[in-house]
Amino acid sequence: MRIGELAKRAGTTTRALRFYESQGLLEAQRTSNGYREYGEHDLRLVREIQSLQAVGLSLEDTKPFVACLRAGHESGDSCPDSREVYRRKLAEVDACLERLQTVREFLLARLAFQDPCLVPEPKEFLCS
Amino acid sequence: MRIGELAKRAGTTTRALRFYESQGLLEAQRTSNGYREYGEHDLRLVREIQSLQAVGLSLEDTKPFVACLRAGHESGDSCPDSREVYRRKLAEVDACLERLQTVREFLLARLAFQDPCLVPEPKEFLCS
DNA sequence: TCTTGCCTTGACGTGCGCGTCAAGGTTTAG
DNA sequence: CTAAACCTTGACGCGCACGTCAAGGCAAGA
Repeated sequence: MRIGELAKRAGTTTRALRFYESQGLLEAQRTSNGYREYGEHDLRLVREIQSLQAVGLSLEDTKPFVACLRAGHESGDSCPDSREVYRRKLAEVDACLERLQTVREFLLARLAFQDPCLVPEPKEFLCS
Repeated sequence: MRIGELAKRAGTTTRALRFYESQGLLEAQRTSNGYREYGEHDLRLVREIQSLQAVGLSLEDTKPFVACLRAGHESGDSCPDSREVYRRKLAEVDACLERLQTVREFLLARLAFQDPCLVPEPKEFLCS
């Protein structure tokens, strides 16, 4: 199938697919006129990328999963590199949860009274 | 004091202060040679902005607080507009906490087994 | 006088995941 | 033959809070 159909079936846009290719996540055969040609396997790859993005992983982070699928594994997260990404993301999420709890309590306290004391530390705020 | 000293005392940069001014958060007197001149009150404003940013509020969101301080109130969050910002942010934080909990459980499940079922909904992911 | 260290405005760069033209080539339907 | 609907590459735009030059003015010490 060509890029338009792949985009439609995956519920995304051709622009996104071309961007994935530019990032080394997707490859395509080319027909004689230069059009990209995809198979069912590529649809599977795109779906994997989408579900990982839904969890908050960056495109960079999805690379090990894609490589794992390309290597012939049935699921993209059965390879060590993929699982390492999961672990790193989990740590990130935990840190973010803790941070947001602090912020939440700060906001509640401020809404209750004017208590200008417990300003939370200006740590990092990367909640993807 | 001039912009360099204000930046140093507030633990920020001159670039940030000029940016605040461009966003309408900060005003400055000008000396005869065109230099910005600040007072202690401005240091107070900058500190307010910083602590609000630490909670994850955007510069836009800090405007009501700054206006509140400028209006003569002792604390920036004693005005209705400020408290509304707090409430909105609290709702955001709550949504984000819920979302991150889902993601966390997804990651834990994936790390435990390969359980390709419960992919979390690709809702919004705005965790500031 | 010259250097040093302030200050000024203006404009472009950053990260991320694309959206949105622009300017063209290809294939198919009418 | 022509229009519609695909496809190609390339380049700029976006949001946000500044960082980082660039090119110059101002003030004070050696």
